[in-house]
Amino acid sequence: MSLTLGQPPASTASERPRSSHTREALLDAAETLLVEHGVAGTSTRAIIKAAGANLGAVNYHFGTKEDLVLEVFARRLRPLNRDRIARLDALEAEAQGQPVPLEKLVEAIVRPSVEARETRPGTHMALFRLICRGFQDPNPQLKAFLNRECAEFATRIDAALLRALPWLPPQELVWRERFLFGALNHGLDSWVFYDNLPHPNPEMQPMRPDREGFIRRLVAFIAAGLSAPLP
Amino acid sequence: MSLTLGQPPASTASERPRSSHTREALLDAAETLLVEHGVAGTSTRAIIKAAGANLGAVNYHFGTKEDLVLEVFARRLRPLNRDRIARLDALEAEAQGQPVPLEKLVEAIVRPSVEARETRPGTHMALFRLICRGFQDPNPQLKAFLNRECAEFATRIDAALLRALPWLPPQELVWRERFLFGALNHGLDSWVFYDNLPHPNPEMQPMRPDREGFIRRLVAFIAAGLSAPLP
DNA sequence: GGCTGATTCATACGTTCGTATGAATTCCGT
DNA sequence: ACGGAATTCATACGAACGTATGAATCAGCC
Repeated sequence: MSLTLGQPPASTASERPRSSHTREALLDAAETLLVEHGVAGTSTRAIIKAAGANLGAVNYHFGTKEDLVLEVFARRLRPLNRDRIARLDALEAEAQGQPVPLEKLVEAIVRPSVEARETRPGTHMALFRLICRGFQDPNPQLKAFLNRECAEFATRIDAALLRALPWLPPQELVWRERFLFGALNHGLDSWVFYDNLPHPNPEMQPMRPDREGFIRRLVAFIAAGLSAPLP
Repeated sequence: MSLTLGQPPASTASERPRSSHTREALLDAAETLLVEHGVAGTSTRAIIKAAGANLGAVNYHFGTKEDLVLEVFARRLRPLNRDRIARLDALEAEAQGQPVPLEKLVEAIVRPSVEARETRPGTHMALFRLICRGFQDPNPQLKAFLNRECAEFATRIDAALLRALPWLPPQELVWRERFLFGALNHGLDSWVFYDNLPHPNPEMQPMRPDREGFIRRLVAFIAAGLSAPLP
Protein backbone atom coordinates (compact mmCIF):
# COMPACT_ATOMS: atom_id res chain seq x y z
CA MET A 1 0.00 0.00 0.00
CA SER A 2 1.27 3.43 -0.93
CA LEU A 3 1.62 5.82 1.96
CA THR A 4 3.16 8.74 0.13
CA LEU A 5 1.28 9.20 -3.13
CA GLY A 6 -1.77 11.42 -3.39
CA GLN A 7 -4.60 10.96 -0.96
CA PRO A 8 -6.04 7.62 -0.02
CA PRO A 9 -8.68 7.36 -2.71
CA ALA A 10 -11.68 5.94 -0.92
CA SER A 11 -11.40 7.08 2.66
CA THR A 12 -11.28 10.80 2.02
CA ALA A 13 -13.19 10.96 -1.25
CA SER A 14 -15.91 13.02 0.41
CA GLU A 15 -13.49 15.72 1.54
CA ARG A 16 -11.81 16.34 -1.79
CA PRO A 17 -12.25 19.72 -3.50
CA ARG A 18 -15.57 19.63 -5.27
CA SER A 19 -14.59 20.62 -8.79
CA SER A 20 -12.74 18.81 -11.51
CA HIS A 21 -13.45 18.45 -15.17
CA THR A 22 -13.52 14.68 -14.93
CA ARG A 23 -15.62 14.73 -11.80
CA GLU A 24 -18.26 16.89 -13.46
CA ALA A 25 -18.20 14.82 -16.62
CA LEU A 26 -18.79 11.70 -14.59
CA LEU A 27 -21.76 13.26 -12.84
CA ASP A 28 -23.25 14.43 -16.14
CA ALA A 29 -22.80 11.09 -17.84
CA ALA A 30 -24.12 9.20 -14.84
CA GLU A 31 -27.16 11.44 -14.72
CA THR A 32 -28.05 10.76 -18.33
CA LEU A 33 -27.58 7.04 -17.97
CA LEU A 34 -29.43 6.81 -14.67
CA VAL A 35 -32.43 8.50 -16.22
CA GLU A 36 -32.43 6.04 -19.05
CA HIS A 37 -31.57 2.77 -17.36
CA GLY A 38 -32.01 3.15 -13.62
CA VAL A 39 -29.41 2.55 -10.96
CA ALA A 40 -29.04 -1.19 -11.22
CA GLY A 41 -29.06 -0.96 -15.00
CA THR A 42 -26.22 1.53 -15.19
CA SER A 43 -22.69 0.17 -14.91
CA THR A 44 -19.58 1.98 -13.83
CA ARG A 45 -18.01 1.16 -17.13
CA ALA A 46 -20.88 2.64 -19.10
CA ILE A 47 -20.57 5.84 -17.10
CA ILE A 48 -16.84 6.29 -17.60
CA LYS A 49 -17.19 5.47 -21.25
CA ALA A 50 -19.87 8.13 -21.74
CA ALA A 51 -17.80 10.59 -19.74
CA GLY A 52 -14.64 9.83 -21.68
CA ALA A 53 -12.93 9.07 -18.41
CA ASN A 54 -10.93 6.24 -17.00
CA LEU A 55 -12.24 3.39 -14.93
CA GLY A 56 -10.25 4.46 -11.90
CA ALA A 57 -11.81 7.92 -11.92
CA VAL A 58 -14.97 6.73 -10.19
CA ASN A 59 -13.02 5.19 -7.38
CA TYR A 60 -10.81 8.25 -7.13
CA HIS A 61 -13.47 10.95 -7.13
CA PHE A 62 -16.36 9.21 -5.40
CA GLY A 63 -15.09 6.05 -3.77
CA THR A 64 -17.85 3.77 -4.99
CA LYS A 65 -20.56 3.74 -7.63
CA GLU A 66 -23.16 4.14 -4.90
CA ASP A 67 -21.60 7.38 -3.70
CA LEU A 68 -21.45 8.67 -7.24
CA VAL A 69 -25.14 7.95 -7.67
CA LEU A 70 -26.04 9.74 -4.45
CA GLU A 71 -24.04 12.76 -5.54
CA VAL A 72 -25.81 12.82 -8.90
CA PHE A 73 -29.12 13.15 -7.13
CA ALA A 74 -27.92 15.56 -4.49
CA ARG A 75 -26.45 17.91 -7.07
CA ARG A 76 -29.86 18.39 -8.67
CA LEU A 77 -32.15 18.03 -5.71
CA ARG A 78 -30.54 20.64 -3.47
CA PRO A 79 -31.09 23.62 -5.79
CA LEU A 80 -34.56 22.36 -6.63
CA ASN A 81 -35.68 22.33 -3.03
CA ARG A 82 -33.93 25.63 -2.40
CA ASP A 83 -36.00 27.09 -5.22
CA ARG A 84 -39.19 25.60 -3.86
CA ILE A 85 -38.54 26.97 -0.39
CA ALA A 86 -37.64 30.39 -1.77
CA ARG A 87 -40.93 30.50 -3.68
CA LEU A 88 -42.78 29.50 -0.56
CA ASP A 89 -41.04 32.23 1.41
CA ALA A 90 -41.97 34.79 -1.22
CA LEU A 91 -45.60 33.68 -1.28
CA GLU A 92 -45.93 33.79 2.47
CA ALA A 93 -44.31 37.21 2.68
CA GLU A 94 -46.64 38.46 -0.01
CA ALA A 95 -49.67 37.05 1.79
CA GLN A 96 -48.80 38.98 4.94
CA GLY A 97 -50.06 36.43 7.40
CA GLN A 98 -53.06 35.37 5.38
CA PRO A 99 -53.12 31.79 4.02
CA VAL A 100 -51.51 31.52 0.61
CA PRO A 101 -54.06 30.59 -2.07
CA LEU A 102 -54.01 26.93 -2.99
CA GLU A 103 -53.14 27.37 -6.65
CA LYS A 104 -50.07 29.39 -5.77
CA LEU A 105 -48.85 26.73 -3.39
CA VAL A 106 -49.32 24.03 -5.97
CA GLU A 107 -47.45 26.10 -8.47
CA ALA A 108 -44.59 26.52 -6.00
CA ILE A 109 -44.33 22.76 -5.93
CA VAL A 110 -44.78 22.16 -9.61
CA ARG A 111 -42.98 24.98 -11.36
CA PRO A 112 -39.45 24.37 -10.06
CA SER A 113 -39.74 20.76 -11.15
CA VAL A 114 -40.81 21.66 -14.64
CA GLU A 115 -38.43 24.54 -15.06
CA ALA A 116 -35.37 23.01 -13.51
CA ARG A 117 -34.07 21.67 -16.70
CA GLU A 118 -31.76 23.48 -19.00
CA THR A 119 -29.01 23.55 -16.42
CA ARG A 120 -26.78 21.71 -18.82
CA PRO A 121 -26.97 22.00 -22.62
CA GLY A 122 -28.08 18.78 -24.24
CA THR A 123 -29.93 17.71 -21.15
CA HIS A 124 -33.48 17.96 -22.32
CA MET A 125 -35.45 18.25 -19.16
CA ALA A 126 -34.06 15.17 -17.60
CA LEU A 127 -33.89 16.47 -14.08
CA PHE A 128 -37.26 15.57 -12.84
CA ARG A 129 -37.29 12.32 -14.63
CA LEU A 130 -34.13 11.58 -12.73
CA ILE A 131 -35.75 12.43 -9.44
CA CYS A 132 -38.83 10.41 -10.30
CA ARG A 133 -36.62 7.45 -11.00
CA GLY A 134 -34.88 8.03 -7.71
CA PHE A 135 -38.02 8.01 -5.64
CA GLN A 136 -39.25 4.89 -7.30
CA ASP A 137 -35.93 3.11 -7.40
CA PRO A 138 -35.82 -0.09 -5.41
CA ASN A 139 -32.60 0.93 -3.66
CA PRO A 140 -33.62 1.75 -0.07
CA GLN A 141 -30.49 3.77 0.66
CA LEU A 142 -31.27 6.04 -2.23
CA LYS A 143 -34.89 6.42 -1.20
CA ALA A 144 -33.92 7.32 2.35
CA PHE A 145 -31.38 9.82 1.06
CA LEU A 146 -33.96 11.52 -1.13
CA ASN A 147 -36.48 11.68 1.67
CA ARG A 148 -33.89 13.26 3.93
CA GLU A 149 -33.02 15.75 1.21
CA CYS A 150 -36.66 16.80 0.80
CA ALA A 151 -37.69 16.79 4.44
CA GLU A 152 -37.40 20.52 5.01
CA PHE A 153 -39.53 21.50 2.05
CA ALA A 154 -42.01 18.78 2.92
CA THR A 155 -42.73 20.15 6.38
CA ARG A 156 -42.96 23.68 5.03
CA ILE A 157 -45.43 22.82 2.30
CA ASP A 158 -47.45 20.69 4.68
CA ALA A 159 -48.04 23.62 6.97
CA ALA A 160 -48.86 25.98 4.13
CA LEU A 161 -51.32 23.57 2.52
CA LEU A 162 -53.06 23.02 5.82
CA ARG A 163 -53.57 26.77 6.13
CA ALA A 164 -54.94 26.97 2.60
CA LEU A 165 -57.32 24.07 3.21
CA PRO A 166 -58.37 24.64 6.83
CA TRP A 167 -61.34 22.32 6.59
CA LEU A 168 -59.11 19.38 5.57
CA PRO A 169 -57.91 17.10 8.40
CA PRO A 170 -54.10 16.75 8.39
CA GLN A 171 -54.36 13.02 7.94
CA GLU A 172 -56.36 13.51 4.78
CA LEU A 173 -53.84 15.97 3.45
CA VAL A 174 -51.07 13.43 3.74
CA TRP A 175 -52.82 11.06 1.38
CA ARG A 176 -53.74 13.77 -1.05
CA GLU A 177 -50.11 14.82 -1.13
CA ARG A 178 -49.17 11.33 -2.17
CA PHE A 179 -51.65 11.55 -5.01
CA LEU A 180 -50.26 14.96 -5.84
CA PHE A 181 -46.71 13.79 -6.22
CA GLY A 182 -47.81 10.75 -8.15
CA ALA A 183 -49.63 12.92 -10.66
CA LEU A 184 -46.68 15.29 -10.83
CA ASN A 185 -44.13 12.54 -11.36
CA HIS A 186 -46.02 10.59 -13.94
CA GLY A 187 -47.36 13.64 -15.72
CA LEU A 188 -43.99 15.27 -16.01
CA ASP A 189 -42.48 12.03 -17.17
CA SER A 190 -45.08 11.79 -19.91
CA TRP A 191 -44.63 15.41 -20.86
CA VAL A 192 -40.88 15.19 -21.21
CA PHE A 193 -41.01 12.05 -23.30
CA TYR A 194 -44.48 12.42 -24.71
CA ASP A 195 -43.64 11.31 -28.23
CA ASN A 196 -42.36 7.99 -27.03
CA LEU A 197 -45.76 6.81 -25.94
CA PRO A 198 -48.06 6.58 -28.95
CA HIS A 199 -51.67 6.53 -27.93
CA PRO A 200 -53.68 3.46 -28.99
CA ASN A 201 -56.41 5.73 -30.31
CA PRO A 202 -54.70 7.96 -32.89
CA GLU A 203 -57.49 10.50 -32.70
CA MET A 204 -56.52 11.11 -29.10
CA GLN A 205 -52.81 11.40 -29.72
CA PRO A 206 -52.13 14.25 -27.34
CA MET A 207 -50.64 17.47 -28.51
CA ARG A 208 -47.77 18.53 -26.37
CA PRO A 209 -48.46 21.75 -24.52
CA ASP A 210 -45.65 24.20 -23.96
CA ARG A 211 -44.20 24.56 -20.51
CA GLU A 212 -46.69 27.12 -19.29
CA GLY A 213 -49.57 25.17 -20.69
CA PHE A 214 -48.37 22.03 -19.04
CA ILE A 215 -47.98 23.77 -15.70
CA ARG A 216 -51.49 25.19 -16.00
CA ARG A 217 -52.95 21.77 -16.69
CA LEU A 218 -51.04 20.15 -13.89
CA VAL A 219 -51.96 22.84 -11.38
CA ALA A 220 -55.62 22.69 -12.38
CA PHE A 221 -55.80 18.95 -11.88
CA ILE A 222 -53.90 18.92 -8.62
CA ALA A 223 -55.63 21.90 -7.06
CA ALA A 224 -59.01 20.40 -7.87
CA GLY A 225 -57.97 17.08 -6.39
CA LEU A 226 -56.59 18.66 -3.23
CA SER A 227 -59.76 20.62 -2.63
CA ALA A 228 -62.12 17.77 -3.41
CA PRO A 229 -64.94 17.44 -0.88
CA LEU A 230 -64.37 14.88 1.83
CA PRO A 231 -65.88 11.56 0.72
CA MET B 1 -26.57 -31.50 -29.94
CA SER B 2 -29.27 -33.84 -28.74
CA LEU B 3 -32.00 -34.52 -31.26
CA THR B 4 -33.93 -37.12 -29.32
CA LEU B 5 -34.28 -35.95 -25.73
CA GLY B 6 -37.21 -33.82 -24.60
CA GLN B 7 -38.01 -30.69 -26.51
CA PRO B 8 -35.49 -28.16 -27.63
CA PRO B 9 -35.55 -25.92 -24.56
CA ALA B 10 -35.44 -22.43 -25.96
CA SER B 11 -37.07 -22.59 -29.35
CA THR B 12 -40.42 -24.01 -28.27
CA ALA B 13 -40.57 -22.68 -24.73
CA SER B 14 -43.65 -20.66 -25.57
CA GLU B 15 -45.64 -23.67 -26.72
CA ARG B 16 -45.09 -25.88 -23.69
CA PRO B 17 -48.06 -26.81 -21.47
CA ARG B 18 -48.60 -23.88 -19.15
CA SER B 19 -48.54 -25.55 -15.77
CA SER B 20 -45.76 -27.02 -13.72
CA HIS B 21 -44.93 -26.74 -10.07
CA THR B 22 -41.49 -25.37 -10.81
CA ARG B 23 -42.78 -23.04 -13.47
CA GLU B 24 -45.30 -21.52 -11.08
CA ALA B 25 -42.75 -21.28 -8.29
CA LEU B 26 -40.41 -19.42 -10.60
CA LEU B 27 -43.12 -16.93 -11.53
CA ASP B 28 -44.04 -16.38 -7.88
CA ALA B 29 -40.45 -15.91 -6.77
CA ALA B 30 -39.67 -13.64 -9.69
CA GLU B 31 -42.72 -11.55 -8.93
CA THR B 32 -41.68 -10.97 -5.34
CA LEU B 33 -38.13 -10.10 -6.28
CA LEU B 34 -39.12 -7.87 -9.17
CA VAL B 35 -41.33 -5.85 -6.87
CA GLU B 36 -38.48 -5.42 -4.45
CA HIS B 37 -35.50 -4.89 -6.70
CA GLY B 38 -36.72 -4.10 -10.20
CA VAL B 39 -35.85 -5.97 -13.37
CA ALA B 40 -32.19 -5.09 -13.68
CA GLY B 41 -31.70 -5.65 -9.95
CA THR B 42 -33.11 -9.18 -10.00
CA SER B 43 -30.80 -11.95 -11.12
CA THR B 44 -31.74 -15.31 -12.51
CA ARG B 45 -29.86 -16.94 -9.69
CA ALA B 46 -31.76 -15.03 -7.03
CA ILE B 47 -35.02 -16.13 -8.63
CA ILE B 48 -34.19 -19.80 -8.79
CA LYS B 49 -32.83 -19.72 -5.27
CA ALA B 50 -36.04 -18.17 -3.92
CA ALA B 51 -38.09 -20.66 -5.92
CA GLY B 52 -36.02 -23.62 -4.75
CA ALA B 53 -35.40 -24.51 -8.35
CA ASN B 54 -32.42 -25.23 -10.49
CA LEU B 55 -30.59 -22.77 -12.66
CA GLY B 56 -31.54 -24.57 -15.83
CA ALA B 57 -35.24 -24.30 -15.03
CA VAL B 58 -35.45 -20.73 -16.28
CA ASN B 59 -33.97 -21.66 -19.59
CA TYR B 60 -36.18 -24.72 -19.82
CA HIS B 61 -39.50 -23.14 -18.94
CA PHE B 62 -39.12 -19.65 -20.32
CA GLY B 63 -36.10 -19.54 -22.58
CA THR B 64 -34.58 -16.36 -21.19
CA LYS B 65 -34.87 -14.19 -18.13
CA GLU B 66 -36.57 -11.53 -20.24
CA ASP B 67 -39.34 -13.92 -21.24
CA LEU B 68 -39.81 -14.95 -17.65
CA VAL B 69 -40.20 -11.31 -16.63
CA LEU B 70 -42.76 -10.66 -19.35
CA GLU B 71 -44.74 -13.69 -18.27
CA VAL B 72 -44.70 -12.49 -14.65
CA PHE B 73 -46.37 -9.27 -15.71
CA ALA B 74 -48.75 -10.87 -18.18
CA ARG B 75 -50.00 -13.36 -15.63
CA ARG B 76 -51.21 -10.55 -13.36
CA LEU B 77 -52.12 -7.93 -15.90
CA ARG B 78 -54.46 -10.01 -18.01
CA PRO B 79 -57.00 -10.80 -15.27
CA LEU B 80 -56.75 -7.22 -14.00
CA ASN B 81 -57.71 -5.73 -17.32
CA ARG B 82 -60.36 -8.38 -17.83
CA ASP B 83 -61.88 -7.29 -14.52
CA ARG B 84 -61.70 -3.64 -15.47
CA ILE B 85 -63.39 -4.25 -18.79
CA ALA B 86 -66.09 -6.40 -17.18
CA ARG B 87 -66.85 -3.61 -14.72
CA LEU B 88 -67.02 -1.16 -17.57
CA ASP B 89 -69.40 -3.44 -19.46
CA ALA B 90 -71.63 -3.74 -16.41
CA LEU B 91 -71.68 0.00 -15.86
CA GLU B 92 -72.53 0.75 -19.44
CA ALA B 93 -75.26 -1.87 -19.50
CA GLU B 94 -76.69 -0.44 -16.32
CA ALA B 95 -76.61 3.09 -17.72
CA GLN B 96 -78.73 2.02 -20.70
CA GLY B 97 -77.12 4.36 -23.20
CA GLN B 98 -76.72 7.26 -20.82
CA PRO B 99 -73.17 8.32 -19.93
CA VAL B 100 -71.82 6.48 -16.91
CA PRO B 101 -71.26 8.84 -13.98
CA LEU B 102 -67.65 9.89 -13.54
CA GLU B 103 -67.15 8.46 -10.07
CA LYS B 104 -68.25 5.03 -11.22
CA LEU B 105 -65.82 5.07 -14.09
CA VAL B 106 -62.97 6.07 -11.83
CA GLU B 107 -63.90 3.31 -9.45
CA ALA B 108 -63.86 0.83 -12.31
CA ILE B 109 -60.26 1.84 -12.91
CA VAL B 110 -59.18 1.98 -9.32
CA ARG B 111 -60.95 -0.85 -7.56
CA PRO B 112 -59.54 -3.78 -9.54
CA SER B 113 -56.05 -2.48 -8.87
CA VAL B 114 -56.62 -2.21 -5.16
CA GLU B 115 -58.51 -5.44 -4.80
CA ALA B 116 -56.39 -7.60 -7.04
CA ARG B 117 -54.17 -8.82 -4.37
CA GLU B 118 -54.69 -11.93 -2.34
CA THR B 119 -54.34 -14.12 -5.39
CA ARG B 120 -51.51 -15.87 -3.64
CA PRO B 121 -51.14 -16.27 0.12
CA GLY B 122 -48.18 -14.35 1.46
CA THR B 123 -48.35 -11.86 -1.34
CA HIS B 124 -49.57 -8.82 0.47
CA MET B 125 -50.96 -6.63 -2.23
CA ALA B 126 -47.87 -6.71 -4.35
CA LEU B 127 -49.67 -6.86 -7.64
CA PHE B 128 -50.09 -3.24 -8.34
CA ARG B 129 -46.73 -2.37 -7.00
CA LEU B 130 -45.43 -4.82 -9.52
CA ILE B 131 -47.32 -3.18 -12.32
CA CYS B 132 -46.21 0.26 -11.20
CA ARG B 133 -42.64 -0.91 -11.32
CA GLY B 134 -43.26 -2.30 -14.76
CA PHE B 135 -44.59 0.91 -16.21
CA GLN B 136 -41.76 2.89 -14.77
CA ASP B 137 -39.04 0.38 -15.51
CA PRO B 138 -36.40 1.61 -17.92
CA ASN B 139 -36.67 -1.50 -20.07
CA PRO B 140 -38.40 -0.35 -23.28
CA GLN B 141 -39.46 -3.86 -24.29
CA LEU B 142 -41.29 -4.27 -21.03
CA LYS B 143 -42.95 -0.90 -21.33
CA ALA B 144 -44.14 -1.65 -24.86
CA PHE B 145 -45.44 -5.01 -23.73
CA LEU B 146 -47.42 -3.46 -20.89
CA ASN B 147 -48.87 -0.81 -23.16
CA ARG B 148 -49.97 -3.47 -25.62
CA GLU B 149 -51.51 -5.46 -22.79
CA CYS B 150 -53.54 -2.46 -21.59
CA ALA B 151 -54.49 -1.04 -24.97
CA GLU B 152 -58.00 -2.50 -25.10
CA PHE B 153 -59.04 -1.21 -21.71
CA ALA B 154 -57.40 2.13 -22.45
CA THR B 155 -59.52 2.78 -25.53
CA ARG B 156 -62.64 1.65 -23.73
CA ILE B 157 -62.12 3.89 -20.73
CA ASP B 158 -61.14 6.79 -22.97
CA ALA B 159 -64.49 6.66 -24.73
CA ALA B 160 -66.43 6.29 -21.51
CA LEU B 161 -64.66 9.18 -19.81
CA LEU B 162 -65.26 11.41 -22.79
CA ARG B 163 -68.97 10.69 -22.54
CA ALA B 164 -68.95 11.45 -18.83
CA LEU B 165 -67.06 14.71 -19.39
CA PRO B 166 -68.57 15.95 -22.66
CA TRP B 167 -67.23 19.47 -22.18
CA LEU B 168 -63.64 18.22 -21.95
CA PRO B 169 -61.64 18.22 -25.20
CA PRO B 170 -60.16 14.77 -25.91
CA GLN B 171 -56.66 16.19 -25.90
CA GLU B 172 -57.18 17.49 -22.40
CA LEU B 173 -58.48 14.15 -21.23
CA VAL B 174 -55.30 12.44 -22.32
CA TRP B 175 -53.19 14.56 -20.00
CA ARG B 176 -55.59 14.22 -17.12
CA GLU B 177 -55.46 10.47 -17.56
CA ARG B 178 -51.71 10.62 -17.14
CA PHE B 179 -52.18 12.50 -13.91
CA LEU B 180 -54.80 9.97 -12.91
CA PHE B 181 -52.56 6.99 -13.33
CA GLY B 182 -49.70 8.77 -11.62
CA ALA B 183 -51.84 9.43 -8.57
CA LEU B 184 -53.13 5.88 -8.64
CA ASN B 185 -49.68 4.34 -8.91
CA HIS B 186 -47.99 6.42 -6.30
CA GLY B 187 -50.94 6.44 -3.95
CA LEU B 188 -51.37 2.70 -4.06
CA ASP B 189 -47.68 2.22 -3.59
CA SER B 190 -47.78 4.38 -0.48
CA TRP B 191 -50.86 2.65 0.82
CA VAL B 192 -49.45 -0.83 0.44
CA PHE B 193 -46.17 0.06 2.12
CA TYR B 194 -47.33 3.00 4.15
CA ASP B 195 -45.39 2.11 7.28
CA ASN B 196 -42.11 2.18 5.46
CA LEU B 197 -42.25 5.90 4.88
CA PRO B 198 -42.22 7.73 8.20
CA HIS B 199 -43.44 11.27 7.85
CA PRO B 200 -41.02 14.03 8.83
CA ASN B 201 -43.72 15.66 10.90
CA PRO B 202 -44.86 13.00 13.38
CA GLU B 203 -48.12 14.80 14.02
CA MET B 204 -49.01 14.15 10.40
CA GLN B 205 -48.04 10.50 10.38
CA PRO B 206 -50.93 9.23 8.31
CA MET B 207 -53.30 6.63 9.59
CA ARG B 208 -53.78 3.85 7.13
CA PRO B 209 -57.33 3.66 5.85
CA ASP B 210 -58.85 0.29 5.11
CA ARG B 211 -59.35 -0.73 1.54
CA GLU B 212 -62.71 0.89 1.09
CA GLY B 213 -61.53 4.06 2.76
CA PHE B 214 -58.52 4.19 0.53
CA ILE B 215 -60.61 3.68 -2.59
CA ARG B 216 -62.96 6.46 -1.49
CA ARG B 217 -60.08 8.87 -0.99
CA LEU B 218 -58.48 7.97 -4.27
CA VAL B 219 -61.72 8.25 -6.22
CA ALA B 220 -62.53 11.60 -4.61
CA PHE B 221 -59.17 13.07 -5.54
CA ILE B 222 -59.13 11.72 -9.06
CA ALA B 223 -62.73 12.54 -9.91
CA ALA B 224 -62.22 16.10 -8.73
CA GLY B 225 -59.05 16.41 -10.77
CA LEU B 226 -60.66 14.99 -13.89
CA SER B 227 -63.58 17.39 -13.69
CA ALA B 228 -61.50 20.45 -12.87
CA PRO B 229 -62.50 23.53 -14.88
CA LEU B 230 -60.40 24.18 -17.95
CA PRO B 231 -57.57 26.54 -17.05
C1' DG C 1 13.45 23.55 -13.62
C1' DG C 2 12.44 20.42 -10.52
C1' DC C 3 9.81 18.91 -6.46
C1' DT C 4 5.07 17.69 -4.61
C1' DG C 5 0.65 16.62 -4.52
C1' DA C 6 -3.39 15.92 -7.58
C1' DT C 7 -5.16 13.41 -11.18
C1' DT C 8 -5.38 10.02 -14.93
C1' DC C 9 -4.05 5.85 -16.87
C1' DA C 10 -3.72 0.70 -18.09
C1' DT C 11 -4.45 -3.26 -16.05
C1' DA C 12 -5.73 -6.99 -12.80
C1' DC C 13 -8.68 -9.62 -9.38
C1' DG C 14 -12.45 -12.04 -7.76
C1' DT C 15 -17.46 -12.24 -8.27
C1' DT C 16 -21.67 -12.59 -10.45
C1' DC C 17 -24.19 -12.30 -14.46
C1' DG C 18 -27.20 -14.87 -18.36
C1' DT C 19 -27.16 -18.78 -20.94
C1' DA C 20 -26.15 -23.42 -22.53
C1' DT C 21 -25.27 -28.41 -22.24
C1' DG C 22 -25.87 -33.20 -21.48
C1' DA C 23 -26.61 -36.57 -18.04
C1' DA C 24 -29.78 -37.99 -14.33
C1' DT C 25 -34.19 -38.30 -12.74
C1' DT C 26 -39.19 -38.24 -12.57
C1' DC C 27 -43.57 -38.87 -14.67
C1' DC C 28 -47.08 -41.39 -16.99
C1' DG C 29 -49.67 -44.17 -20.41
C1' DT C 30 -49.78 -48.71 -21.65
C1' DA D 1 -43.07 -52.81 -15.28
C1' DC D 2 -41.20 -50.58 -18.93
C1' DG D 3 -40.05 -47.08 -22.41
C1' DG D 4 -40.19 -42.55 -24.02
C1' DA D 5 -41.25 -37.84 -22.96
C1' DA D 6 -40.95 -34.31 -19.59
C1' DT D 7 -38.41 -32.26 -16.20
C1' DT D 8 -34.60 -31.39 -13.05
C1' DC D 9 -29.93 -31.50 -12.04
C1' DA D 10 -24.77 -30.22 -11.66
C1' DT D 11 -21.75 -27.92 -14.08
C1' DA D 12 -19.37 -24.95 -17.54
C1' DC D 13 -18.44 -20.77 -20.38
C1' DG D 14 -17.54 -16.19 -21.69
C1' DA D 15 -18.84 -11.60 -20.62
C1' DA D 16 -19.57 -7.88 -17.63
C1' DC D 17 -19.66 -6.38 -13.11
C1' DG D 18 -17.46 -3.25 -8.98
C1' DT D 19 -13.28 -2.36 -7.05
C1' DA D 20 -8.38 -1.90 -6.31
C1' DT D 21 -3.48 -0.99 -7.45
C1' DG D 22 0.66 1.25 -8.82
C1' DA D 23 2.88 3.59 -12.45
C1' DA D 24 2.49 7.64 -15.54
C1' DT D 25 1.14 12.26 -16.25
C1' DC D 26 -0.22 16.81 -15.09
C1' DA D 27 -0.38 21.32 -12.46
C1' DG D 28 1.24 24.82 -9.61
C1' DC D 29 4.76 26.82 -6.66
C1' DC D 30 9.43 27.48 -4.49
